[in-house]
Amino acid sequence: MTLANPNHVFRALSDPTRRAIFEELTRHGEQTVHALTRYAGVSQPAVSKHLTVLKRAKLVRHRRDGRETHYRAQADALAPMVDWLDRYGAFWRERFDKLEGLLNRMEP
Amino acid sequence: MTLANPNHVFRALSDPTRRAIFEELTRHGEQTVHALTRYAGVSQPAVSKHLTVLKRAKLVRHRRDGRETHYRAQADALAPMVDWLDRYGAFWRERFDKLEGLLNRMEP
DNA sequence: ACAACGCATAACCGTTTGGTTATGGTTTAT
DNA sequence: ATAAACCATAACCAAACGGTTATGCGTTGT
Repeated sequence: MTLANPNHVFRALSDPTRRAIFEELTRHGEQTVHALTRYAGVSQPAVSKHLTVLKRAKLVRHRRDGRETHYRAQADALAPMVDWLDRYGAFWRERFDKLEGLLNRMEP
Repeated sequence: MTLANPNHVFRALSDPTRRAIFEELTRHGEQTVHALTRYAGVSQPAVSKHLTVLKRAKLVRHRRDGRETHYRAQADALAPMVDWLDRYGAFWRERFDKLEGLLNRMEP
């Protein structure tokens, strides 16, 4: 899996509508643009553009099926953000390091 | 500690210059606006404005000392972002839950 | 065949953003 | 006392953003 530009990931998730779309896809799985439009509360073209931004960040993948396009969340594309938090979120890093140490000792 | 609006946190960290400032403060501790300006590669007013945005997200705190203002990173303000990742980063949550389970069993 | 649907793209628009230079207020140094 | 330093704010600007309506192309239903 090719890592997306961290910039794209942070940028994509800075918009609440885009986060809502990603959250919806995470909670309820693959959905069409039509379904997402009903959910998002903005026009269909707006949703399409948001999906383009999420695509650039590799946060969603799509699958064409006839006239429909199904989108699904690609959670592991969050890796750059997790990495960043791991490096710069001190309290978090501490907590995580402790846990990771444990895991490594138990699953070598 | 009052939690900042998640929107403000995501928004603040969506800009690479702002992330760089926050990273610098995390790595090398408290610094004046002057020092940050030399580091950031943009004008001093630009840095001041970035610091205002970071302040709004509670990601930095400041301390006046004569004519200088010292800023420092406030890493626990990243909590809303960590929470979000915990909820919507599936692979991550899974990994973390496993680790947390271990920790709880070992440190009750 | 043809009407309707699903989606992406184009064209457009007001607002926000990230940058600049200019200015002014407070504090320090000479 | 005066000059210089530090910082925030104001004023300004081009570009990016998030939204809209209009359009067009492929697909499906009748």
